[in-house]
Amino acid sequence: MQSKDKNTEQKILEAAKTAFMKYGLYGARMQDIADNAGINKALLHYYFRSKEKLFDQVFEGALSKYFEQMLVFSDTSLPVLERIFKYIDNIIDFLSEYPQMSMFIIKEISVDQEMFYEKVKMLKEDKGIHLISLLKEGQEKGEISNIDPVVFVMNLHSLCAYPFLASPIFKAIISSSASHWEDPGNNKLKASVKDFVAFRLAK
Amino acid sequence: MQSKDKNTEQKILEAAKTAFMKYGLYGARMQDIADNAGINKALLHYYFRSKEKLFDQVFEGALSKYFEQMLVFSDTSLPVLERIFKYIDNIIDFLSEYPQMSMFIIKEISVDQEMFYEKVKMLKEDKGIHLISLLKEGQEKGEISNIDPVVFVMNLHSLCAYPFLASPIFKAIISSSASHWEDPGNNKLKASVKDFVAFRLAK
DNA sequence: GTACAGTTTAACCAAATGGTTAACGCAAAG
DNA sequence: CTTTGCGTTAACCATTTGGTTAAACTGTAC
Repeated sequence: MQSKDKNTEQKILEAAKTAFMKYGLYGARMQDIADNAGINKALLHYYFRSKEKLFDQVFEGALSKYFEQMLVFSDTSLPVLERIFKYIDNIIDFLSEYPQMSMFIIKEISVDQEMFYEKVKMLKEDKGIHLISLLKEGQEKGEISNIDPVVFVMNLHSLCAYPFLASPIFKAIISSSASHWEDPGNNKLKASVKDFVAFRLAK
Repeated sequence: MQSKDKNTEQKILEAAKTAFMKYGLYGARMQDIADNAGINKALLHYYFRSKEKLFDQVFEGALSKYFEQMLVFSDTSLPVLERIFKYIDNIIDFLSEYPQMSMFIIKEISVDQEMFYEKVKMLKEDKGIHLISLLKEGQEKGEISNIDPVVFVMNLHSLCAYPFLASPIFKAIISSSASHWEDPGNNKLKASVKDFVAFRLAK
């Protein structure tokens, strides 16, 4: 029985993730989720009381995984630049596995900001990771240049995340420019981001 | 009468834009749009036959405005680098005015890619703008370095567009890092993008 | 004023939606 | 064998949804 529970709950979460990622909280349909999980609609409400509750679980899971990628920042055995390089690999591999993740998170935040503020606060206190403080620290130690940390963090995440967000656009635009685009393992992308970081943080 | 028509139609399009940008095609509600336009719901169907048709109009308008920003590329009186700098100013000013634009376009594309492919083809043939070909041209003339144009275009758009997409995230993260962020006129952002471009395209 | 066109509305409809209920199945416990 | 309790389902419900209809309104041309 226990195994059956887990299976059903997992199947629901899986189907819910797919649906919510694609259509968002309002756009996703409970019937769709039930169908894709291969179960009755009433079971959704048996396991998760309401659409909102189900959504919350999916969203929190996504956000949490996203934040997990930042654990490298706490690895004090590495110099700051190395940690950032590792983070770039992590985050790009992660987004490559869940390409709709950024979209999903951003989309839902734009609909309901309040919810997000609370959850970020929770997760950050939990994991205690701050790239910005890390940069300031590196600057004090003289390991990196004196750029504006906030602008840098923004640029860095832009370079990593946007290609996955906008991949449908790029596919269309590039194919219509008679160019083509292949980047197995996202190595070109990783290299170009690291190149940028090295350039910006060089003393 | 003519003016009244225009007014109503305009009010509807305005309200529809707001609703669709925030909730997407499926999430947006016709009643909401009617309310916000200050009219009866039936009028929506009088002016635009269906929800899809109304959405199409909004989406095409958005996409078209987006593409208009690329007209600088065709200004042969300027060297390639100058055109790109101007484009950066244009696109950032534009996104600053319509911060939900990228989100909206990307969101809907991820739901229905087919539709997008056709519309991009239409608009591009119409305006005939290709940054990638421009870069190749500049490389042949020896004006810019020999970077991979596709990677460069991706990086460039990442740096410009993502900050607006992710601004809710940044606000939350930055405020919880005891940092703060002000960038009137987006001048810091523009400067950092241009800095990146200059670095990448320098021979 | 009357006829006529385009514009606007209230009332309505069928379908879809999130959610509930009561009953059934079925394994484990007594 | 019966009871108990969780997992599951079909049938159902109230509300919301996009969409329609027929009548009312409004300004213009005759």
